[in-house]
Amino acid sequence: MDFSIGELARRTQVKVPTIRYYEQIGLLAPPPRTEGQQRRYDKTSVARLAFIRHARELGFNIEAIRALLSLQDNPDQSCSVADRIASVRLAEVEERIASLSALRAELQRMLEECACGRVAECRVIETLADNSHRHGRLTDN
Amino acid sequence: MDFSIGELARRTQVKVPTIRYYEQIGLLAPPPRTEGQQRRYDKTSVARLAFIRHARELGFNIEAIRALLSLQDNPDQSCSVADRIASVRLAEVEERIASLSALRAELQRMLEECACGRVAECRVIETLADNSHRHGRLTDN
DNA sequence: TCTTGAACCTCTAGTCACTATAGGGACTAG
DNA sequence: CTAGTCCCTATAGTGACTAGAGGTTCAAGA
Repeated sequence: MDFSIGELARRTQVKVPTIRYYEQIGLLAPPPRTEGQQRRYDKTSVARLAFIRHARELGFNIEAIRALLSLQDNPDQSCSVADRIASVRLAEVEERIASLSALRAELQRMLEECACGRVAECRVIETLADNSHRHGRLTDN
Repeated sequence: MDFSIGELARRTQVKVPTIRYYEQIGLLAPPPRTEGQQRRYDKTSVARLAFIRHARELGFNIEAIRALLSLQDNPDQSCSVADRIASVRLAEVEERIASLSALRAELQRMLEECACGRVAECRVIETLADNSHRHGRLTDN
């Protein structure tokens, strides 16, 4: 009926230290313990952790997940908050794709133009040294 | 002829603490100092820092930049090393775009299907709770 | 019942590439 | 000479984990 942290890890594909970390930062409630202080989980823990994992895979940060979890715990609220969180994330992803596409184009150009001789004529190095380019800074996922 | 760290920052759009950080980790050589221990830079510093900045904007990590800088400093070598570094980066970027495109699709689906009523029927929350999905983990840039 | 060995525990520190803060010293324009 | 801006070092914090040390508990087999 109840099982260890290792078994929870196996069932959710979340690593053991990560589970403990989620508990520490309050994403997961502290579970009951055995007499020897080992954590014991049940099926509801599996569901909650799977929810968190899926949200992380979609790139939601911990604060967003905290908000989504509290919505899940209070199902009578309007879901416009969830909608907004997801929309913000979608916008981030789209921006990120756009900026990475620009990077890809520049990297491809660098590589195509490089005759691959001495570094002295290398387009890769030359392109980097040419300061007429402007991108944004690469930050998050 | 030579100028302060603040002026270097202005000319390269790299923040002052970041310049000091680059010096600390050995990307930039320690420059000469005034009697009062303030750093003085010249035009070659601008070029080198612009190179680094451009490489960072393309998402090369510090170790890759270290390698690219050493190639720039030894222009007689074959540029196949530079080529490989850039190719690896291109592959990373392409993988990243692919994975973000999948995320975008799922986020869009979640949002389209959400009628935006109570959380109880919210597709966003429901989708996250549904553990039949599998993505990779979002890690780097 | 005892023993072995895997799995568990806590705590601390490390990752990456910065960014922020504290507490001071140097430089420059008026 | 003074005001104000810039600069210095050193340390700690960011996000979301991951790794390691050093010790304890549990489950299965003998």
